[in-house]
Amino acid sequence: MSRADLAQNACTAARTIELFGDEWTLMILREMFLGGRRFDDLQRQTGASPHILSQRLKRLESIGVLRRETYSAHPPRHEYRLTEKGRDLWPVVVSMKLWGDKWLGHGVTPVEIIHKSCGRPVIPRMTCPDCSQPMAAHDARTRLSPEFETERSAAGRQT
Amino acid sequence: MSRADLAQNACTAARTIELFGDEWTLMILREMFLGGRRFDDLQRQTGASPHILSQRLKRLESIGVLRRETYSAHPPRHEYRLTEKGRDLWPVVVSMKLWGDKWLGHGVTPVEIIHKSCGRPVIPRMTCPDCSQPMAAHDARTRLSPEFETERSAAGRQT
DNA sequence: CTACTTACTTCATAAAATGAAGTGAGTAGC
DNA sequence: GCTACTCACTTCATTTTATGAAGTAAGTAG
Repeated sequence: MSRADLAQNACTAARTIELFGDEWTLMILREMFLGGRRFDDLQRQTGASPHILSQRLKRLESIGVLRRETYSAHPPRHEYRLTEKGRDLWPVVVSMKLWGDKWLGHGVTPVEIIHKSCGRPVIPRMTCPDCSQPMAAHDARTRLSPEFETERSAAGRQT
Repeated sequence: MSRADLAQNACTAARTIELFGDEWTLMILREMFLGGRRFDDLQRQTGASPHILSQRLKRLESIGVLRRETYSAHPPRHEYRLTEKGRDLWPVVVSMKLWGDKWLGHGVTPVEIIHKSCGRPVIPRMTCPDCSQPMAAHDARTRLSPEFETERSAAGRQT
């Protein structure tokens, strides 16, 4: 199976992983949530080579998570901005940051998330929209749709 | 900059991306949250080649997010299980799934998340622990630690 | 004793990333 | 009007990594 085949997968998680599941794409998203806008900035802060950065930005643009905008015609200057579709990836990047803070951080938090309406640094958490309780892996079970069940039990079969 | 250099980055998000920011690692985690335990299952459901799967599992074991356990000595059979460190990655995978449901799903949800205590299918969301309001990108701003600021402004400079 | 299962490893080939260098449009200073 | 510099990339040779097919080893089932 190649990367592209994940796109055929019924699982929306798999299809999302196919789109954003690579080091540089995730680093670009992280940087954009920190406010990075210009090619140069993104290159310096992510450490990606210009070649890779260029490729990834084109890809992200084609997916529709960011827009390339010209903010100066003379000299020709561009900036990349997240669309709503892109800003919706915030929980993905934040979840990775929070995991890193907890398990790799040695007690140091390089980036604090300030809730604008509170004004305080907070650690956002996943909660149940019904009962408002925090949710973790052990609080949840999954139910697969019949079609997805079928796809999964067929997986790997040759006939 | 190579992948390994991200480990030196002060940003915990970057370091987490270095560990889990690849297609197959994320697919393995997704599959394990769906209940996948055995090599064979993981191979079929993720579509990874045995070579890659073997590599990634060793890596994930060395990071400590999963354990390889022998559940039968005769015949020799193993299963892989997430540790607490691994289960803590749940929000990462769930966030990707939710983004996929919203932006790629065409209204179909292949996997429902059931909150055990509610018994109902729910869409978990990121909330502020202080004011219990849902949080998205536009509700938050970031504050960088002085050390991290310094690292960032030094980035890309040659001297 | 043959076929089959699980859990991998090995290997030749193909694809992708890296690092360095180069390009082109334009500005800034002298 | 020449040199240096910035931004936003592209090109290219080399290295790294992934892919797909095949093979291995330990054991069970008939």
